Amino acid sequence: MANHLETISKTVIFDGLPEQQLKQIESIAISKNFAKDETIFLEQDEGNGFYLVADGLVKIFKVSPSGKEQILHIFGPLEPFGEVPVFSGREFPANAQAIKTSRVLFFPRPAFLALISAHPSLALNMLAVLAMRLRQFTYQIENLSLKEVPARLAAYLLYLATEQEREDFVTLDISKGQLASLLGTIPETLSRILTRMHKQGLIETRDRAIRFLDRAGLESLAIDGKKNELP
Amino acid sequence: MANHLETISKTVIFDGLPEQQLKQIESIAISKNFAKDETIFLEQDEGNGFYLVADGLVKIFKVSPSGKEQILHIFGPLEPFGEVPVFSGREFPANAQAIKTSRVLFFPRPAFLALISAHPSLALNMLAVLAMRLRQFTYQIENLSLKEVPARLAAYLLYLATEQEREDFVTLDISKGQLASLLGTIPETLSRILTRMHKQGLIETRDRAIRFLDRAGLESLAIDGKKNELP
DNA sequence: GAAATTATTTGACCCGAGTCAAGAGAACAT
DNA sequence: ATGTTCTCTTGACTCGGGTCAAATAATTTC
Repeated sequence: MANHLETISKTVIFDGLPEQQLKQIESIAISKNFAKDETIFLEQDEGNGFYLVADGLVKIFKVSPSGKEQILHIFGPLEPFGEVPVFSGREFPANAQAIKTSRVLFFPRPAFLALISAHPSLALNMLAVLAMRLRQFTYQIENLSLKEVPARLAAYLLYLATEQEREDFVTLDISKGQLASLLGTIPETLSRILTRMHKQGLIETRDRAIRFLDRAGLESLAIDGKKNELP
Repeated sequence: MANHLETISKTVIFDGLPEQQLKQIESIAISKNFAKDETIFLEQDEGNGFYLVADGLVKIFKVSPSGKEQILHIFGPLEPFGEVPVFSGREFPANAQAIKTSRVLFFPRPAFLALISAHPSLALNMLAVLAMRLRQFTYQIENLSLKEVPARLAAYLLYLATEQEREDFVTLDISKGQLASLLGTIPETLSRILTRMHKQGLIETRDRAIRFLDRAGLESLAIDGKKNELP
């Protein structure tokens, strides 16, 4: 992903635009590099533009006063982030940090808004992106509030399998500590639950590789949320 | 709020549009009435349009298999809802139900999309609405994951006070059961916490009226999230 | 306005998951 | 390879908050 134009042209936001306009978009993009663990922005920062991952991996997260972290999103290549302040004004609602060495493209707000006025289909693309985000947050709130950690983990593993187009085997792309934070728990709890799921014959793990031994079991665990049910 | 045109003209989505276009918008709106507790849509329903509350109160919520409910939003007059499927396709991500007798305006997707093409500023208004929603979900996830119920309640009460433009007195506009569901807990727990907060000298309650006896205490409770901290 | 339904509160109990502490591996640097 | 650091795992313990059950208050219905 060395070429900016190529990255831009493959991104949902800029989908369907003629080459002429893609070049125009490229001209307003600013490429920035971030080392692993480097902060991209903080939640109190004024958001005067949004970003697009060109290469690497970026997490969007909140931190409690006591230091517990909740990851909201993890974005990889071609995914935009930090759009909220572009349209609602004010600061970023959360923090962004590179979890791998990353290269991102930055689109300054004024130039991007001008582009939107010139090319209204950009607005519809962006609306689709924000709507998808809302849908995803809806699931996340449902998971946090209505499901227990094992169910959230099962749902995530099944999602990862879809993502990786595998039937019964996934490879975590993030550390278990980060996965805990994404699931709204802590590493100790995640570790214990992985052990328990192994003992229950659901999965088999070796480092970041996880094999599903009982996909149906995982699916019902993911859906049930809590193990009550049935009269 | 008897007049549709008046409702439409006051809504953020249609803000800044000339009367001519507002009338055009009114012409595509369909008014619907819902009794208290009546379902407006379910999360599996295909979303072929979005809604605007003209009068009443509507909740957007998820339900777990075991029946626990999590409210995502409560919308009153002039607030739009159900926009996600308009832009991302597919079904509604959550359920909508009237919690008071309500009148809502429905905007069919095709007609609305046509309007957007004709008036691009509509798209920017809608982007602002969705961005604000994302921001709000961010807070909700932070609250659910990183704060305990007392902190969530304190934050909500302070928010309500701002909303109602009162310094140290609020009136709940929803039942305590619904409030529990909004805060991601159950009525029993909410009840106990209200009692505890009273014993701690933070608040005084009588039915749906709540007086703040120690606003500073509420504020630090709302921010701290958990009562750890301090070296 | 009395019965009936619904909302709220309180008590006893339990369990999921967090905290604290310690070890075991794995990765990295020198 | 060897110490250093970071990640992951395991144990013992605690606690927030959910479940179940029952009493009380508030609202609605006829």
